[in-house]
Amino acid sequence: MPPHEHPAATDSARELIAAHGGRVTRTRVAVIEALQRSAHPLSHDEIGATLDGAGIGHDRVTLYRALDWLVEQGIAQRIAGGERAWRFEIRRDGDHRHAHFHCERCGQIVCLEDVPAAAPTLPAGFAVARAELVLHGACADCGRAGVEGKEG
Amino acid sequence: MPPHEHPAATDSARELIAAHGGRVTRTRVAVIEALQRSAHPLSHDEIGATLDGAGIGHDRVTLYRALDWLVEQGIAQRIAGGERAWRFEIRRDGDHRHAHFHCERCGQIVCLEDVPAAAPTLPAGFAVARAELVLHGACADCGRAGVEGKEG
DNA sequence: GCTTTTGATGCAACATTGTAGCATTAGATT
DNA sequence: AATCTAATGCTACAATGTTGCATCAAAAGC
Ligand SMILES: [Mn+2]
Ligand SMILES: [Mn+2]
Ligand SMILES: [Zn+2]
Ligand SMILES: [Zn+2]
Repeated sequence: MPPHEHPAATDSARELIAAHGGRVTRTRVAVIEALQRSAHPLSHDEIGATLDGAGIGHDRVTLYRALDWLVEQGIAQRIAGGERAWRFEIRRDGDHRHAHFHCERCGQIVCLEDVPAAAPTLPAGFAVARAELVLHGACADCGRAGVEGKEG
Repeated sequence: MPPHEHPAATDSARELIAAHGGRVTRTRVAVIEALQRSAHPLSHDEIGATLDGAGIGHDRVTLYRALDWLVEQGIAQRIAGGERAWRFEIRRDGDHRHAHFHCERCGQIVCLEDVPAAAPTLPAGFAVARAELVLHGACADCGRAGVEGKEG
């Protein structure tokens, strides 16, 4: 590691990757850091923009594959629900699966950390691997702005 | 209506369309009937195949627009959750929103009529329009077939 | 440090799912 | 039958994601 470089986040990302037996590449490190910094799940496109901003050259396909790998390894998880594109978020430590809110006005996806996405009892024979709970509507910001008329 | 034609389902579809102020077209009638006959939500593609099977010429765009209209009118509803494509199902009478099960083996979406998709209490300011609950895993058929090894 | 190995990348080409614009058709109404 | 216009069918395009393959570079071996 070169001297005078801010180490904290980068190191945890690097260690995370190595611990899963993967090669530590600029793209993977930057993707993990982007997800870690974000309070809400990010789309492929948003992550790509972050990489561009950080001056990290990348290819659409590479990014897709980096994200696939992170999900395979359980480092990140994929969220459907919003529009047509997947969103990704980092998996925190004492992770319980939580619900998400999709705002139909601003398009944001908000993590509802306190709302568990629990699987109910199902008919015999069904094996549930995970539950996804997505609420659609207007988020707090958008609701405030536009109860009457659209856009304040 | 021509004589000797089986009227029941067709008529209810025609009436449903007319009651919503739309024009009764072959495509709309056939789409509604396909949805009514199906026990599970159908993708655009599956509906298209049904129309082809019924000898009803159609265009991809027309089908998309027919489905959009049905959803706008509240005659059908759209379901995300599974793979990348929307699925559609008819809205039955005493309709409560129910959860769905997505089988990751066979790709099927199963309606869990008895499992409500209820919206929990949210932080102040959030206005929920609808809740989507999707369980992912292995369905009863697939679970039975392949607990050990893949594919029986 | 240099070489080797192979996981990861970058590029091109393609697939799937869904939209927009616009001329034409045909369902409803008169 | 004539009229009005909602709905259709094309074409062209956008957004999102995948496959194959040659090349590169991260990690391991020496
Ligand atoms: Mn989340
Ligand atoms: Mn259903
Ligand atoms: Zn919002
Ligand atoms: Zn199944």
